[in-house]
Amino acid sequence: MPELPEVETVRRQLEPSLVGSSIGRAEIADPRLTRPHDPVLVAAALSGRTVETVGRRGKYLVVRFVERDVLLVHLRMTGSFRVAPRGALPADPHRRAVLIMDNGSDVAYRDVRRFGTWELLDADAVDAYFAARLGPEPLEVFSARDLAARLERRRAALKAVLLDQRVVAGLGNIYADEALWRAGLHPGRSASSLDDADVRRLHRAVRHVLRRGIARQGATLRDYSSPDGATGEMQEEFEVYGRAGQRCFRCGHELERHVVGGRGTTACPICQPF
DNA sequence: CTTTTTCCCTGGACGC
DNA sequence: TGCGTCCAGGGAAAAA
Repeated sequence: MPELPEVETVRRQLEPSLVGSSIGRAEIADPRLTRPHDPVLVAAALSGRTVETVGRRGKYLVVRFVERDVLLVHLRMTGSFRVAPRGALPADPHRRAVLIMDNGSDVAYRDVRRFGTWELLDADAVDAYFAARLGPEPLEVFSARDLAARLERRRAALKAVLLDQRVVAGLGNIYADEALWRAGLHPGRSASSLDDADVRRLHRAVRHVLRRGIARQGATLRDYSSPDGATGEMQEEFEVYGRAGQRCFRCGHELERHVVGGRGTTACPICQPF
């Protein structure tokens, strides 16, 4: 499940094979991948475009073309890229699209569960698109005071609020659990119940786990892998995610599994009191 | 407005 | 071996 650190890792690895290069031809194998749901139209629109930048906003990859169109890619659960010299990639029944680049590379997109999306927008529409969906970038302009203001008016479970991309962009199930453990906060607590010290710890924890994730090139589990086929190593640093029933690294108590906001959640009942 | 629920989608794990 | 069932979960959309 690519979250901010995984998407940032993908962005960094796609950058050299895309920026400054042109798409010779685009093949869209799955009509559901694109918005609009018209593979012929989108493939035609992408063909001939020259990539200006490959950015990231929250969990979105933002491919800006010189021609002023923007391709927003969201990997959702199982989306991934592979880059290789033309024709070198093995056949893949889950390949949903390929960009055949003029520089000799194939940029193939794979998505087993087909939740991922490729959305082609006019450059002018991008700001409004993100403004409607995403809160601040947690590693850029994002203060503890800002987080406090966003949490205090939400009575829902803290973890559910952290997963709301309008509160802060880029957290998913893994890094939310990791940040809550690090901050010593129970995932089920009401977001509005945090005091200033709680929020400060949470703010630091969120930024810390995301930075660590990027430094470790993301986590590799199940369906995620990076464009060069290499694997991130953040999963080796998980304190709670996937560790229900095992011992807390801080206090040694058994970690418990809950369901919060409809998501599997692991927390320490001692270190994260309700 | 906020919150909750349903849906999308597939493969792997599990019980019988 | 082969079923049926459950689970993983981000985000859109509908319902409450």
